[in-house]
Amino acid sequence: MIKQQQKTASIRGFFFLLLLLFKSKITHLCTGIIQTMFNNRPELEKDDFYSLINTIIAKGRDYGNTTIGNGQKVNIEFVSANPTGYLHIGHARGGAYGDALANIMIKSGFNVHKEFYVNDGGNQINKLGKSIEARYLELLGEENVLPEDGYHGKEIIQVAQNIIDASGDAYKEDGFEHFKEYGLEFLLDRLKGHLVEYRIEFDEWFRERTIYQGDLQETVKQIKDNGFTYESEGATWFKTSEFFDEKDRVMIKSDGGYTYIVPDIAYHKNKFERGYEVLIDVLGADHHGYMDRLRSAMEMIGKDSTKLEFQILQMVRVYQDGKEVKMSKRSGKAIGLKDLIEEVGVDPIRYFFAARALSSQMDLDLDLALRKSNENPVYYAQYAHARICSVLRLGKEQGIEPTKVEVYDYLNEKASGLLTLLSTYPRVIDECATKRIPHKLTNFIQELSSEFHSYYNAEKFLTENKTETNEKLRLIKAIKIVLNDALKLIGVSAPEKM
RNA sequence: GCGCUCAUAGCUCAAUUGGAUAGAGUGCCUGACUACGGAUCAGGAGGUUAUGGGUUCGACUCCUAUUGGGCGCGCCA
Repeated sequence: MIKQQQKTASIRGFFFLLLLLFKSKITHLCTGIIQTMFNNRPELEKDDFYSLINTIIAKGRDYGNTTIGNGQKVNIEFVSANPTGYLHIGHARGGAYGDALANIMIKSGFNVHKEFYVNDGGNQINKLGKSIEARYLELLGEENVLPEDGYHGKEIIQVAQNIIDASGDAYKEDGFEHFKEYGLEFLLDRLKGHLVEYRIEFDEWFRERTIYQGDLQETVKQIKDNGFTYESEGATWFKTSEFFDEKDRVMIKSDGGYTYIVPDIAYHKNKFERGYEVLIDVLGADHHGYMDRLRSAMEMIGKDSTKLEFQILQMVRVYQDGKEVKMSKRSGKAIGLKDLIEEVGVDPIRYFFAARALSSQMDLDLDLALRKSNENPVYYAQYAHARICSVLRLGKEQGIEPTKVEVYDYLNEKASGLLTLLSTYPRVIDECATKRIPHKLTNFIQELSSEFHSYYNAEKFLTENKTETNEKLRLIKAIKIVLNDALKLIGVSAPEKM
C-alpha cells in the first residue's frame, strides 16, 4: 500500500521534474529530487531501522542533536516585559515561543544565550513610583488619586501594602525613590518567579541602567559624529529615513532627555559588541514599527543590521463572557500568566502557544480554555508517552527488560512507518531551528503520537513470544525517548503516569 | 489618510525558498477487542484557501485591486 502510493508519487514527481528540465532549471533539479525523496518518507532499508532503534536508545536525548548551528553565537531576547506589573497572556505567548526556539537551536548546535531586557531606567519606572505612592497614600487613608497614565494592576496595591507592613507610614512625606526601587525589585522578583514556574529561565537579565554608564553617551556621539543628526524644532533628530525608515525620528527631546529608542540602540550595540552573530528580538505586533528604526540605527553605528532579526508575534485576543478582555497593564485588567497557570496548568499553555505560528492572530476564549482544557492536544501526546511507560513498567514487573537486537523480525508496516518518522527527527529539529518555527515540532509530536496510538491499538506488546516482545519494547522505548525529548524542548512535561 | 500585518472545514489551527489529491484537532455521524491505560483506535460527512484580476507548466504561498479584522503613525515607552 505504502509502496504503491510511493510509486505513483514518484511517477508524478518525474513528470514535474521533466517540466523543470524544460525550463532548464538544472540546479533546482537536484534539490527537487532530494526533496521529493525526503518528503515521501521513503521506507528505510531494513538494516537502517534496526540500527536506528539501537542508535536512539544508545544516544538517549542526544538523538536528534545536529551541528547545523556550527556553534554560532546567538542572542535571543524575549518577553522583556517592563517590571511595572505582572506578566500577562501576551508574554506567555512570546515566552513559550522564545524558550522553545532557544532550546531547539541549542539542540541544532547553536550557541544560544537567552536574555531578558529589564527596562529599569526609563520614564515608566517613574510612573511605577507614582502609582505605588498613590496606592500607598490611599491605603493610609489619604486623599489621593492614581494618575490616569499610572499602573492600575492589583499587584501595585500589594506592593504598597508590603511597604506599609514593613515600615508603616515612614514614607508618607518623601518616599518616591523608595517606592520606585522597592517596587522595581519586588515586581522583578515576582516576574522571575512566575517565569520559573512557566519553566523559563534566562541566562541573563540585562538591566537598562547598565547602559547608562558609557554605552549610551558613546552611542549618541557615534551617531552624531557619523553625521546622521540635525537640529529641528528644538530637538535633535537622526536620519533613519536614510536607511529603512519612512521618516526621521527624534533622538534628543527639546527638554534634553533621550527618547526611548536611544537606550535601546545602545543596548543592541552592546549586544553586538558582546560578539553575537545573530540577534533575535521577539517583539509584540505593537512594536513592529520599531524594526526599521532600530535597523537604521545599527547601520549608523556601523553594525550589520542584517544580523538583527525580528520575530513579530501577533496579539492574542482574549474573550471572556463573550466580551474581549483588553490586556493593557495600565488598565489592570490583564489576564495574568500566574492566574492562567493556576487555572489551566503550564503544560497546556506552553503546548498551545508553541503549536501556533507566531504570525497567527488568535482569539482565545478563556471560558472554553478553562472549562475544556482536556481538549488540548497536549494530553494526546502525553498520553502516548504515559502509555509507553506503562507498557515498559508492566514488562519490567514481568521480568522483561528489553535487550539490544541486531535483526528485527516482528516489526510490521506500522512499525516501519514509526521508524521512518523517527528518522526524520533530526531534520525536523534543523528546520525548526533555521526557520525559527518551533511550531513545526508540535506537528511532529502530534504525528508521532498519532502513529504510536494507532500501532498500540493494533498490536499486543507483552506476548508469549519473547523475541517479539523484546523487539516491540525496543521500538516503543525509542519512541518514548524522542517523544520525551520533543516535549521537553517546548517546555512540556512527559509524565510516566497521568 | 499612510504604513505594517492577518484572513484556510461550524470552531481552533497546520501546509516556511511556488510542487504531488490543502492536512490535523475539536464538534457532528457510524463502528471497536472486559482494555499491556477507552484521555485510545477504525471509518464518514464537512473546503470556490475572504473576493476579483494577473504571473507561472504549476499559486493557500508571488504581484495587483477590493472587503473585513489587528497594530502602528516626529520630542509616550
